[in-house]
Amino acid sequence: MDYTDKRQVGDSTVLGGVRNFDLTQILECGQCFRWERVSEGAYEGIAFGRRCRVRQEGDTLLLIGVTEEEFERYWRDYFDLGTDYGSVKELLRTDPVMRRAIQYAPGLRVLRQEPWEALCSFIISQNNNVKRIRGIVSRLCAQFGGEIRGGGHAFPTPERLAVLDEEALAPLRCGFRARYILDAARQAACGAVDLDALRSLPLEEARSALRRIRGVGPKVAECALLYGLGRMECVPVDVWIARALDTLYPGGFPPEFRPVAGIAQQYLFHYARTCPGALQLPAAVR
DNA sequence: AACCAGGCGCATA
DNA sequence: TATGCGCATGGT
Repeated sequence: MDYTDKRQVGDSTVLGGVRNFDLTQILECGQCFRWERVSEGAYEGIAFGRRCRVRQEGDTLLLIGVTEEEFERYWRDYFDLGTDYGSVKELLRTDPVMRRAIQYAPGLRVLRQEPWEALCSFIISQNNNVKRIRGIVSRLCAQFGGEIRGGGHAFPTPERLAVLDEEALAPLRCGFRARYILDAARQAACGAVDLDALRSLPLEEARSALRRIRGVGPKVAECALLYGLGRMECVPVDVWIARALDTLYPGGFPPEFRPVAGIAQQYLFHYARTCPGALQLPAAVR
């Protein structure tokens, strides 16, 4: 567990002794698309049809407008605060490359997002950039998501999207991805793909179930599993990870990474993408 | 004005 | 199994 104490103050929850946690690293590393920075170290976002304002001050984390009950029900798991990232990092740091990637962003964590939102968001992400992904997701929610308390919109349900057609999605300007979104929504809505059931399905079965959705290939399926279904052993291989594996792990990740390989992937992705020269490391450091 | 962006489907060999 | 191409859109 990565905090030592918790109390409710007014309508907010305050965590103390927070470790291995940096809001900016977590929310701006390209794993989620609905959080906005409202000031230094403070973000606002929506998940589970609820709004959350969160601010970090050192090892204190304030969840504003979140009761203790809501924290326990939703946000503790969302931020994966029950996991001790200290021991995850200890395992990964036995590797010299991973040691650097972790040192670069020691407060990074993999969020446990809602399955449908993760699947849909990463369908949108293909051959796209983060800024435009955020724009499309934002329009998707504003157009079709239910209004929530305190303003803003929930992520639209599969059922809501399943009854639409490509023309209705035109305002999103998501291009060729419109039909993919619709197929995913329809399959999720009718139960052809039971997203919640994928949490406990054997990995290969979960993968093949997701791949039956048009527009869901190996990478998007892996994203849905890692970010949406809490399968931390899953490794989405995008262009950055492919390059990083090529130069830094030509033989693939060490086998001992396996249970948390998806977390290793996240450290490496962020490092490779945002640290200049990360991929030109001389072979000597390995 | 080409090229790129957290890929994928499809055709071809 | 393995490549190569087109794909909507918007930013350099």
